[in-house]
Amino acid sequence: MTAVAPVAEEGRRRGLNRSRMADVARLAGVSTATVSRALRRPEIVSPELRGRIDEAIRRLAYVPNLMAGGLASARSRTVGVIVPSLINSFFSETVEVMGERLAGAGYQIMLGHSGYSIEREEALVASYLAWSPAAIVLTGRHHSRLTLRRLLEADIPVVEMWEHGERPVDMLVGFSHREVGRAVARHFSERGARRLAFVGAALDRDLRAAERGDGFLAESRASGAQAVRIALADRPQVATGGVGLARLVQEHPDVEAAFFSNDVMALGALFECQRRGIAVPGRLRLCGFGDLDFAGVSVPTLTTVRPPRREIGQRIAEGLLARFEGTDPGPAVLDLGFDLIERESG
Amino acid sequence: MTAVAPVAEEGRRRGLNRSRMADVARLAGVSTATVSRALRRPEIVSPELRGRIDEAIRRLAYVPNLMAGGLASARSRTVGVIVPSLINSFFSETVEVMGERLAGAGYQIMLGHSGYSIEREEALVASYLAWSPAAIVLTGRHHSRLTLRRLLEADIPVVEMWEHGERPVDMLVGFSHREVGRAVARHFSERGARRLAFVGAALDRDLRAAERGDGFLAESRASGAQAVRIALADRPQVATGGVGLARLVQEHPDVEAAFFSNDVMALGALFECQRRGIAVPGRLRLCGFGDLDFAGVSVPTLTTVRPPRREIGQRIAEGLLARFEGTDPGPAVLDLGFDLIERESG
DNA sequence: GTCGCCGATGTTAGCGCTTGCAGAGGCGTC
DNA sequence: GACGCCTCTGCAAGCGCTAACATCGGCGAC
Repeated sequence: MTAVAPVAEEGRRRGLNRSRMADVARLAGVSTATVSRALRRPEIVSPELRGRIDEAIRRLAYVPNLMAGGLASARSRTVGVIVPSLINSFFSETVEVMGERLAGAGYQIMLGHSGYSIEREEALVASYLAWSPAAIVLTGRHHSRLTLRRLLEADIPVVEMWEHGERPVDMLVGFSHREVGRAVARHFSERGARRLAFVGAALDRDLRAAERGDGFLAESRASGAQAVRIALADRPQVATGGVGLARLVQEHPDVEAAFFSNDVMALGALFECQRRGIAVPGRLRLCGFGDLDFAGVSVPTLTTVRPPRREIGQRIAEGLLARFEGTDPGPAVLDLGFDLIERESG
Repeated sequence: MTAVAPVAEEGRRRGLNRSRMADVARLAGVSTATVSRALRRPEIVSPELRGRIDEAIRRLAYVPNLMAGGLASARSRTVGVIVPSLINSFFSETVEVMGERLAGAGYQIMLGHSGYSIEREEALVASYLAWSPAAIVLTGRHHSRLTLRRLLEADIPVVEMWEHGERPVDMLVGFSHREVGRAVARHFSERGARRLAFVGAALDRDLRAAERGDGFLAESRASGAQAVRIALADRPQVATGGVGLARLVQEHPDVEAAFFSNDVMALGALFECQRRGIAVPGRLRLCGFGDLDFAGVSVPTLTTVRPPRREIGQRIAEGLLARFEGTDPGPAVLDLGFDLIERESG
């Protein structure tokens, strides 16, 4: 009985048979400090020892305990990233690119989704901070006071992405949604449309979409055009786009061009037009946002705005890595712009 | 000069002003052990102390250091999840549901994407294990030997999802893709189609799609129908579906019904048919897989197979939580089935 | 030849928690 | 009224690393 206890104890203590840095050190005939250095900054360890250590790591299939390392160094090679939704492929692509770039430098992403709620964002930020992350990346600029306070106190790089403006918490990488709306309004105006509409969904939560709408309406009106706004309460799905179009033609049958808050909505509108025999762009011009996958091949192909999805992720990763390594991270605020892609629909 | 050093030291030691459990303990007038217990198992601490501790935590805005906790307890409240792609909304929804459910119980997801590569999966598993996760969730059943070995050695719950079969590593939650293919073949046969086709993309990597195709072809041929397989090298995007359709009508102009490897591909095919004036389902029946957002509102609406996207996530979370808490986790292998949704396209 | 300096390695003291064990009351039982 | 037992709390020993500091040669400069 007494002989068994230590074994059970041992089992509890460290997984079943996971080796520790001390095991590697013993096998390589060095101290743990040297193993640690060989892992973190190989260049300061002599090639001979490095070789012996690598061999020992391989033989033992050693996997470092990042929690121990993180605790000792008071930071982790983790970046907390919060996007509104994972289902939406806008952000997915940004996250994929960012993740790949960071992973290449040994950093890991902890990804969460806020569901467009700043309360959920607050909870996520709190739980990420509990991991002493190397940085936090948030979508947008709208955060709770407590979130802001915690972020500031954490004293780590904070990136706000997918928007543009002044006085960010720390870094800001994105583009101006207001300008997107303006550009679409100008685009329609230039093509002679004078009765315009913006159709959006869940605009009370998706503030970026709302801002695109605001920019669109402001610019439309400034140029003397007539512009209406249709806001739907549902989530921005394909079906919602169809509903939006139905409301549009019913309430404002004379509208000549409509800016849908994103391509998913616009696709729904496209289908609904087809169903109702509304000629696009003949009778109604349509523009979306996102330049999603299908925009280039739908019938008709969809005029839209292409956001710098991948570039946002890449620039953030680069900026962050520069900060981590103490090199020049470049400007704190980066406006990456966007492209209006003119296709058949308008 | 000398007076400054300790301050800098202090700064390095523990963020700028992040409070520790010891601070909470002092303020509440208890030991850190009691604070720890109040956090982990509140029911074993007296209501009075619990109240004082909660108050102290609130006043100090205390956020526990999970790395310290994880190190001390040799485990973390983290679940590593690996999906092939984030862009694909199939998995996103599963992950969202699973994440919400787990978050409710205090567990966090570390999400990564393998890009359908088992080498990347191997690297991700290794880096997740370095965090002593409470469990690992993988997509599919195809893993490298080393991944398997590490998973087994880690001695934690492992879930393979989105597939079905025998002898899983540990738990398996999903459905049979082969059966999906069979069901679609039967569906087409029942409607009198005798010349069938499966069109897929990147089938060498997306093994689930390949299996749907295999099941489809096997069942078609078993029922005496003629069935061809078109495999495209590109990624499964909307445009790829169009390319697939073009090849299909060129190489096999007499095909009456086609099963596209997923809805995204099928949508591309739908557009291409429209462009070419091919009547759907009149001249060609089309079926997809996934029941994505647009399937119910496209023109024509898309016949497809609905996988239990959300249920997979929910069941995994429940099974895992049961394992964590030592209660009955239910069967290790769960076949959640699927629904064939008949719509206009076929 | 001696000195000092620098690069490579070892020593050691924690990082902030968790948890086994011990101790301290409080209460029911005989 | 003493005893045992149970509940609640404190004590203290780590968890597996990192990094500041100490140490030890070797080598160039004078």
